[in-house]
Amino acid sequence: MAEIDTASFVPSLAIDCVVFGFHENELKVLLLKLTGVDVWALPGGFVDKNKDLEKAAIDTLEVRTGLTDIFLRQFHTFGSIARNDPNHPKFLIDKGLISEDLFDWFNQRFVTIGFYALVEYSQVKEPVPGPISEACEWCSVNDLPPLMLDHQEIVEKAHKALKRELSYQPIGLNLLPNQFTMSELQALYETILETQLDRRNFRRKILSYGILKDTKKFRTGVAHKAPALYEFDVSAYKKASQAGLNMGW
Amino acid sequence: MAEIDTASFVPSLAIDCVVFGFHENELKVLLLKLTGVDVWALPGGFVDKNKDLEKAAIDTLEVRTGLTDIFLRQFHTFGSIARNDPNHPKFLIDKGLISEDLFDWFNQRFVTIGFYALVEYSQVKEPVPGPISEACEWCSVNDLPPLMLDHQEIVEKAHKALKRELSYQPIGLNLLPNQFTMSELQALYETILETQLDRRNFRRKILSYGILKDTKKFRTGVAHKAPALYEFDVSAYKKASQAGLNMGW
DNA sequence: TTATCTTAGTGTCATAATGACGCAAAGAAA
DNA sequence: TTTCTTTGCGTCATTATGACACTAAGATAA
Repeated sequence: MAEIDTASFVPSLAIDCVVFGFHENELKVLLLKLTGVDVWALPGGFVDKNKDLEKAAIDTLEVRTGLTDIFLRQFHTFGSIARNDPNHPKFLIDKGLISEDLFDWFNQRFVTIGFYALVEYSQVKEPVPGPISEACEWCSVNDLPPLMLDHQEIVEKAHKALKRELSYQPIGLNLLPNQFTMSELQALYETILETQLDRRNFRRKILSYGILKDTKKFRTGVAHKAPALYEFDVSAYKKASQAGLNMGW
Repeated sequence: MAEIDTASFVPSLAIDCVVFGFHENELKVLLLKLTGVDVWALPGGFVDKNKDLEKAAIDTLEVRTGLTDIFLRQFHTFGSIARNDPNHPKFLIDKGLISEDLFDWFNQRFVTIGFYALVEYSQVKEPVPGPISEACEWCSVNDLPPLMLDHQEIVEKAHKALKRELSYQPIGLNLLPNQFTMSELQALYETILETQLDRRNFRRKILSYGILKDTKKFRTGVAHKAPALYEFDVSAYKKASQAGLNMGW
């Protein structure tokens, strides 16, 4: 059962992180399974009184994934009064997840600041559960388990934000391994955008951005023709990120 | 001096609104001048315990502008610990803006949720100051007076968000009067984007979106050739807003 | 009254970007 | 050796974009 020192936290405020990973052509999010019940939650937490919001999110992510230096972006703050289910604190206590004297703390109205993070799936060796959870796993965004409170909505909004981001920013540096094939990059785009793209046109367009470096190496040991391996030209990538890609005006 | 019932507010939490208007080819924001000092602030406030964040922003705007039904968008939440100037509450008390017993409330760490609003300048007849301000005025974003705390940064971030919005959404419905000329619409775009656009190419592109209706009327009594008056085709405009305009993929 | 000046409206043209799709080469599997 | 699938390269028609010329309308100046 979780014992936390609520006095050190900013009241009413929480953060939630939607951690995206990409594996087997699926967009995944990291979720925590609450101990003893089939309810899942986003990694997140309260905000220490003398900690920046960003830092609170970064620290949460480090604990769960072991990763530092993660791509992180604040995308929305969720503050509807409806999101505070009055039965929630009772539920947590009944299930033995928190002690009874935390009732008041959990019974507050919380406003949560949503961040999304992009991480390289394979880099996260063993996601670690928290004090009130028994598992931390990757789940496909298209097949989410039952989520706590409004966490489903938070995931959806994060995905939407990511989609939008994609249309004027290069994406991939934080989601793919160092070297990758053109097909893998395309699959990432298709997965995030939930649409199909023409293979040849995709190649042409992405190459035109000048953010890819041909490594002159090939992926071996795979079926069919060995595809070329690319990596991102980090400085060009960052420059393109700054400038924005498809600005309309 | 402001007397407020802090017990009814969510602690640690505030909202700030960047209200954009467009007048004389300038992008303006609505600011409040604190009584007795040359320090200005964004309209904003605390969040009532049983009020949605959006509603808090809407209510703030109604009080200041008299307008209901305003275009409003949450764009960022500001929560750095650095934004809390420990001298600020003392400053407010010294200047006689708030009573001494509010020191503790104002001395909290505040996280503020930033909204920007788009309003039609001429619709705001007489902006009304609040309890701690003696004036409420439109100021050009390019020539802002000294602002309280990090409000300058908030305005800048809002402008940036608006700029970005412009590149994949139609804008104007909420900023221009019902009928307007092509030049006025272009001036709005140029002002927000801080760039010059070719007159003829702008016309072609904006017309291609199919969101404008030719009213068959002309602006009279102006120098030179009488320009045609347009209005937005609201349903087409909303459809375009939904769909997004210049998605890259 | 006529010439001049400025803004509005329309059109042109070269170039770039996009969408649709053909074809051959490289491997792995049959 | 043949078949099958994926990769890499290219074509072509259409559309979008940037640069800019020309004419019309109306106010002002000569």
